[in-house]
Amino acid sequence: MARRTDSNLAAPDDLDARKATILEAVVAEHIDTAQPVGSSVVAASADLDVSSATVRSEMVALEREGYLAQPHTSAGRVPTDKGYRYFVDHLKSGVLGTAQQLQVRDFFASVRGEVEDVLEQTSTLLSQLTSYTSVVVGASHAHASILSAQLVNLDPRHHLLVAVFSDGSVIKHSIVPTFESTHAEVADASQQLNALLIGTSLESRVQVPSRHDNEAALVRDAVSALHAAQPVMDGEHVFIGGSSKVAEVFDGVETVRKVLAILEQELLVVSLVQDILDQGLSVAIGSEHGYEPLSACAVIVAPVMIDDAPAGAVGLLGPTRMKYREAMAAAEVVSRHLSRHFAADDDVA
Amino acid sequence: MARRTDSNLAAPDDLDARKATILEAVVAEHIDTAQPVGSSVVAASADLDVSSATVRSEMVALEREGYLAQPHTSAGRVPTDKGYRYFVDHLKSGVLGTAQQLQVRDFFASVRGEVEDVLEQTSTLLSQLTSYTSVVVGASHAHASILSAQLVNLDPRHHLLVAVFSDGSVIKHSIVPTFESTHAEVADASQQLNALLIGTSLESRVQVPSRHDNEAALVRDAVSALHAAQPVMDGEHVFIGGSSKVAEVFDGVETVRKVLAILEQELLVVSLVQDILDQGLSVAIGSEHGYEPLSACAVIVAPVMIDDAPAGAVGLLGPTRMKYREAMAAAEVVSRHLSRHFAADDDVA
DNA sequence: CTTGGCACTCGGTAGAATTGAGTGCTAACA
DNA sequence: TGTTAGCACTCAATTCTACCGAGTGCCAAG
Repeated sequence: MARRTDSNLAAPDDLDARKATILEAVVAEHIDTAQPVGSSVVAASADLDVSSATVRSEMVALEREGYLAQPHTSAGRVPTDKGYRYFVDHLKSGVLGTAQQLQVRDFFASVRGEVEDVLEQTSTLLSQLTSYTSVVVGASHAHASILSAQLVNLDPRHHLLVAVFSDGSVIKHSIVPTFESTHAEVADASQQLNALLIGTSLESRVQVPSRHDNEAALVRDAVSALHAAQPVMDGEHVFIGGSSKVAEVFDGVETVRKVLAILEQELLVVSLVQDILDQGLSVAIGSEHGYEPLSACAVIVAPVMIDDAPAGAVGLLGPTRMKYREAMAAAEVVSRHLSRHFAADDDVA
Repeated sequence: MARRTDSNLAAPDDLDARKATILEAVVAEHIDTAQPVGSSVVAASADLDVSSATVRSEMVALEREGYLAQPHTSAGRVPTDKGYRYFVDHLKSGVLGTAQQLQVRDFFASVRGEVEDVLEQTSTLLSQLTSYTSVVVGASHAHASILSAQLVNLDPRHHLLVAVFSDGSVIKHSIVPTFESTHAEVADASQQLNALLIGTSLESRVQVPSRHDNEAALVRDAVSALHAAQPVMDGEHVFIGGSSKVAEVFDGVETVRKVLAILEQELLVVSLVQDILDQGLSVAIGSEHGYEPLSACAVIVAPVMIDDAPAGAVGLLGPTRMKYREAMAAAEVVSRHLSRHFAADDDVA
């Protein structure tokens, strides 16, 4: 529903230094203990030299303003989504541990193979780095132009349309016309098709032959099959790594189930990531992304740019109390490596 | 480790009628209550007219022989893996509920698209039918012969090998030679390649040209890339449906995590299914399949045959106390439909 | 061989008591 | 006016106790 807590706009950063310190201390502490945090530990931990009583009175203010919440009267405070939001907005960006930096470097130095394989393995890497579930979304192929299109004769009644795109993607689509065709007819149609489609993209309409012979019919079938394939080209390339982490990182079977159920719907995951990017965010916390079943989650995204054009994204999904600094650093580093890896001046090693 | 409890071979079916009835009652009851079952409910439920005391004494025998176990002294009995094994071995095959039969029929009547799409959707179907996690393994493409092979010029230093197989599968592999090539050279190499590879399979070695010109080098690169792709062809086609069911159906976060971790490794899942089929089993219970992390699971498999040749399998993964009859029926029906769907005399509707 | 009877076991539940982390408030202090 | 020590209060969590009862194993009689 609501995209962003709107009071944010009205009075951004309306926290004085001490409140900020306290809030950050609470969030940090809660992130690594998973427990409500009390005034005394904050008074001790943060470098403010005040008593717990002072902290306490600040906390009631923070609670009144919606940054903190109390599970019950005699418990410590827990950050709200708004609290987390403040925390990440004021997070000085961290760096990856050297061991992990090395792991990323090694990975990208040695990774080989088709784009899909690289992306898949990247998602595994990212999830290992962070122990959160990772998402890697490939670029949309919609704008790529066709370099080659051919019709292959499987048997008299089954043909396969294979199209190769300028970005190196390949799609296939089976064509089952109502009539039989000879080898020669198919080969002929294949040639016509190739001539017709080369240089076009999936978005452009092409002029199909209107003749009534078999070849023309084949060509028409093929072209419409191809354009029907467009949604496939947009959807098919999301890779999810470490879904088992969901069971480690969330508590409550019900939450685990809900999150897994979302992850199963890959299209939905793609649009989730896209939505967050469109909002210009790099982190979506709790209900900010509007997907109710993920209200216990935070999602970190980092766009992948190839030659300054958007070309997909990497993401991490964890509980709202995730380790933002490390996770954001990991996502950024990996996305940067990925961008470089696919940049025009390609791999040398 | 041990494939099958070996006492099975020594004395198969060594249970008299009454023991069998009791064992079956215990298993059935435990399957739908998830509780240890006591002698009295067995005495009441089964159609044997004996007192609970008698049942009790039979139960100690069944426990001594390893079919049942007792969580603790004053609790009812729970089936062991061996108990479940007996149960499924003596299960008269069930039939699907009519609603579900209809669902399957409708599904296969309306499903369209490429093989991969059909398999993927089938895995979703299977998991919806049973509320267990499903696995659909596609056929190995290793024996298919090549109908077409071409080299497409992406840019002077990057080419894409695209091969189409007789079973309708397509693979691509990028070729990055150390030298630049002109459009014409690539087209030429593509022709040579096509001539060279048509009719061969991935298993057969082909004679590559030994000349030293660019075209020959391209052809050599392409051929070796193709043969390197063989493992890909074997692995890449497993579809897992309803992994979120894992969180519904197992209790204990740890179990959920372990099972999900296994499911992430798709190659492992393929060999699991293959192993079970190789043992000639249709169900593997607990430790029978030798995958320790899955010792709390039962796996049901049903082979898919296309024109009497093995062509993949469908499977279901649930807790050992799963609803075997229904799940086995679902797996069988779906595998049968799938077989028919891909049979040579193809879809008419 | 079966069965009713019986003592016994032991996990689960319910209630009461206790603990203690943490709060909010207030009065005094700088 | 902001800060703090002190204190009463709250309430989840823990511990303890008692007890219940489902279920067993055993035995002696049918």
